[in-house]
Amino acid sequence: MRVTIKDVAQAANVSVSTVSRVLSNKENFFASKTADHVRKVAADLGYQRNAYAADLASHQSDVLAVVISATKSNFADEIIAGIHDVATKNGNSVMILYAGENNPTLQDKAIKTVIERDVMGVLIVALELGDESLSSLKTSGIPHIFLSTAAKENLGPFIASDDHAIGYEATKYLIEHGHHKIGLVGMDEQSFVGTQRMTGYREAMAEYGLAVNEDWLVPGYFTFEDGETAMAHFGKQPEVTAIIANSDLTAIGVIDQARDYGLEVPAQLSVMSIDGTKLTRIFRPTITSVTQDFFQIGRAGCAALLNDDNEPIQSKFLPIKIVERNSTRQL
Amino acid sequence: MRVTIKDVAQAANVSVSTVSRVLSNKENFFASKTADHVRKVAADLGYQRNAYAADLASHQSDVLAVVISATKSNFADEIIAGIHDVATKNGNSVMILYAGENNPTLQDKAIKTVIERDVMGVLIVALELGDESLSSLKTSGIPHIFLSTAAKENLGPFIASDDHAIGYEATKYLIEHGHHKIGLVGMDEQSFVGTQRMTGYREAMAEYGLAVNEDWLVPGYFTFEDGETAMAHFGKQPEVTAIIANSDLTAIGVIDQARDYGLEVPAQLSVMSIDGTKLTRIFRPTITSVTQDFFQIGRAGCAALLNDDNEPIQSKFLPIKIVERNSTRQL
DNA sequence: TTGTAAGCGTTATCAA
DNA sequence: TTGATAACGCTTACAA
Repeated sequence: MRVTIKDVAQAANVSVSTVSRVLSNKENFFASKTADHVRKVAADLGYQRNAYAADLASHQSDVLAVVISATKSNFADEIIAGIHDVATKNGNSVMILYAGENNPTLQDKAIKTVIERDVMGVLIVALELGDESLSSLKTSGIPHIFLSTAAKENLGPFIASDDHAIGYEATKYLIEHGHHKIGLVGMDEQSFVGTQRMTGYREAMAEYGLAVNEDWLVPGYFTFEDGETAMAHFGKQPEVTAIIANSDLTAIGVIDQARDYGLEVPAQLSVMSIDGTKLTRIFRPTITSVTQDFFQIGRAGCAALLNDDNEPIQSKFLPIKIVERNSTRQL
Repeated sequence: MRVTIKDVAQAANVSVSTVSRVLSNKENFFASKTADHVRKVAADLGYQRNAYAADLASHQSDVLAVVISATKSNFADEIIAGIHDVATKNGNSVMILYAGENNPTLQDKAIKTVIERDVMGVLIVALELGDESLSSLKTSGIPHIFLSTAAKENLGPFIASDDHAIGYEATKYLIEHGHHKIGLVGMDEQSFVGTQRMTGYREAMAEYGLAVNEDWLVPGYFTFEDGETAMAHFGKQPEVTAIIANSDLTAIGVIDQARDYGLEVPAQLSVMSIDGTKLTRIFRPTITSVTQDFFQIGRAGCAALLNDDNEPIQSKFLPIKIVERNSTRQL
């Protein structure tokens, strides 16, 4: 049996309340002399606090939960790093729960876990929650925020990039570099993210008076394989002169397949990616991208959750930027 | 205030123990009629169980903790997927805790968290724990296992690849393909993993009567940048004809830098990586690798922890294999 | 098959 | 500044 606060109290000849106060650092509620003694005894006995009991009694936990989709994309690490950056400084623990990909069962399970553990807040990363999970999260009253999934108003507060702007800016960039026939690859038409980006794309094309051939839009789910498949769809003599890929990985799929067709990137085809993770810098050619600041998304999300004035959390978009690298060229 | 078991009991006109038994499915200890009623009432009231209270009372949790280094390498995802694969089937929750990189403070914090929460088991992934963390984990009595970090005997049970064999096999493969001057890049000489791989390398070289130039051994920490730096060290006219890189990312760094020097891979330089994650397949040239089965490491580790016969956990190595791709050639 | 009541290891209230 | 003692929400003997 583990050493409890009671054992410590006994050994130190004080009451459990005193031990509790000392060990949880309720300043100004004990003599520093007693404190030293208690702490020593606790250490000697190898006391480890039981967080469950403490949380139960105090009705508060210091745990932040991150629910994350096991996405095939790779930006999650940066978001998590950002979350840790502020959580650590604030003394919070963070636990991460994977929720699979489009897997309602796993999602429900993850959400159930966080509710049952009554964590102090939930960060939902790159995940569009099912109705059931969402509503139980809402009724639980646990503060939560969506990261990197801006969504319809009623979904809840979010911090993300503006996906409409992403689609728009990428397209505009290519148009201004002389491209008129632009493919859009790997978008999930069912998702808010995907539709937003597509709308942005169409808007930019329209703004420049460019017609869109529906054949240029090849759906998918952010994967490498989606890129390959899409490029196969365009074929060895693609009509498009430039392609926007829905993720860095998808862009790589496009480029690899293009290369297999003997097409040079960017000489014969420009490819641009969305995300701008490290992959864009290690791959050759380096990949021009719409870069999102995932680290800051993580930081801001965590900060918003921790911010304890009881105003509701403000949703917001963080800036994106276009980083030119070597996979695109002026036509 | 949340709905508790007590509220349900009251509303359903039964005792709390009955509710408890029904809701935690203690078969054969209640009438199915009562059960249906209780469940309905619970659902109507929106009851959510409090896992802390339950764990506290029952002294057992269904949570597995994964403590993982925020490594710059990228195999962790596969291990985690493997862990989830068996944990999910077994009905366990898994929480992931990041422990930074060579960051004793964060490690201690993570270990402290798992001990305080008295999880049912801990999987330590790609992490060589500091002495303090390790000993508190040991005295806590919580079952734990090291994944992908085979280590000195007294460290604890592990499931991993045999790093000595990795170094040996990679070297042997290159030697048998005609290479006599072989670089070894990105090894952390302080770590067990690194030293094991280096020993394997030396052993293979010796076995074939090949001399080792100490200049061919360039240390590092698995990163892309380590690969670049190491290649810069070898220069535009490298003495070595082949390089073994400590991770896929490191191999990419080597290849990128070689390319910047105008060296063709594999025509002028063969490069082989250790790990064999997806990166080796999406990068061009595809990278010949010593491939580890990370998914199985995750699965086996989780299974070992869950296996409740009270025999101690058996350490073991999982097989590795060499997968030929396009970054190496016969000399 | 169900209920009563004693914990589980803390914190929090109140009195001393 | 400290100590009793009642929670917290659940599980689990033991009794009925």
